[in-house]
Amino acid sequence: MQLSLDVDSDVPIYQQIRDRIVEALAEGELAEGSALPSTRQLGSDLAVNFHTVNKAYDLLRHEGLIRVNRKSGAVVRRDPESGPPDPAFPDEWRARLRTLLAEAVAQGLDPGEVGQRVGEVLEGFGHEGFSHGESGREEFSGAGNAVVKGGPT
Amino acid sequence: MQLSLDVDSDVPIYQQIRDRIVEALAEGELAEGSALPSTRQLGSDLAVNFHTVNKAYDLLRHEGLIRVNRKSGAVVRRDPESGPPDPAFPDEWRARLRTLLAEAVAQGLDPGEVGQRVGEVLEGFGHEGFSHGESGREEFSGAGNAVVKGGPT
DNA sequence: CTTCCTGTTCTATTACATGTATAACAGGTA
DNA sequence: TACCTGTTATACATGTAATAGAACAGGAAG
Repeated sequence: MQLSLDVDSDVPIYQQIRDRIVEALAEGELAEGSALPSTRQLGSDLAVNFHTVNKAYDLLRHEGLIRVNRKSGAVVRRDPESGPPDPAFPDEWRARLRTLLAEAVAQGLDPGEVGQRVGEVLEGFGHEGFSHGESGREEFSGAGNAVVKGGPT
Repeated sequence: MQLSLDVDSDVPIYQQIRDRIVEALAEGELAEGSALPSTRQLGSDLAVNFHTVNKAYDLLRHEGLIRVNRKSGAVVRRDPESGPPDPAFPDEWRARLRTLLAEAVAQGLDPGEVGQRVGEVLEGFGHEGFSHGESGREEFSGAGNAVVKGGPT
């Protein structure tokens, strides 16, 4: 697993961390039950403050994608006790999808080509994604497999 | 044309304005040559400062989607003199698409259903979008057809 | 020419977001 | 006991968002 950050991006660091983990979930790279590194550990690997990582984990928890406790750290799992999935999610998601697709069309990309690109990405997520895990606990990120792009210029 | 804002959103106002206009472009609701309202006019309609609208127009101009001059105000058009389209756009766009799709899959939406939703949105943009305009100048927004959601609580 | 509306630029202020930092506390593990 | 975990609180520096007022330049219309 490669967790890459771009320090020069306008996207906040905690958002990038959250995004990369969500993508790993969709890819099936992080199966249900997989352990995530501790906030301090990941912060150390990425050379960012552990509060920043904590903020990313907070996002994921509020989205119902991970479960966190002191005993076992952060674990990939939809927590049954964190309430039902947000019922407003589909509509909000669709609105964001609409904006993103409009951007591509406005920039001149052919609608057909756009559809094709979507298909390619969905193929990568395929049918092995999330909630089909075997509850095996693979390591998500040990020491030294973090990559940071950009940096001091 | 309905330009709706959500003041309670975490999305900045200038970004919302930019997003709505991009969507109108993709829909073909704003054809090439269409006049956009002046920053002061639109700011007045939306009850926001004209600097905020100006920021949205700045974004659109840097994206090459509109052309602005003192004579005719803001006009929908890819300005030939504002340089070629950003060559990095397709890759950056694909990265954002990947994140957005991953979010849906991680939340449990079926990949097939996701693909279907994408198709629906693209249908709406269809083949009438952008750069097929007749250079006719329709009014984009007159007085009173702006809608603001949310507000003081 | 004068008046009006346009975009553009400059400065300033208030409020919030971001990221880092230090410290302390609670709970499970070795 | 010692260690590592998550959690919370506070503080600080920096940047962004949004508003506001003022001024200037250029085209349009009287």
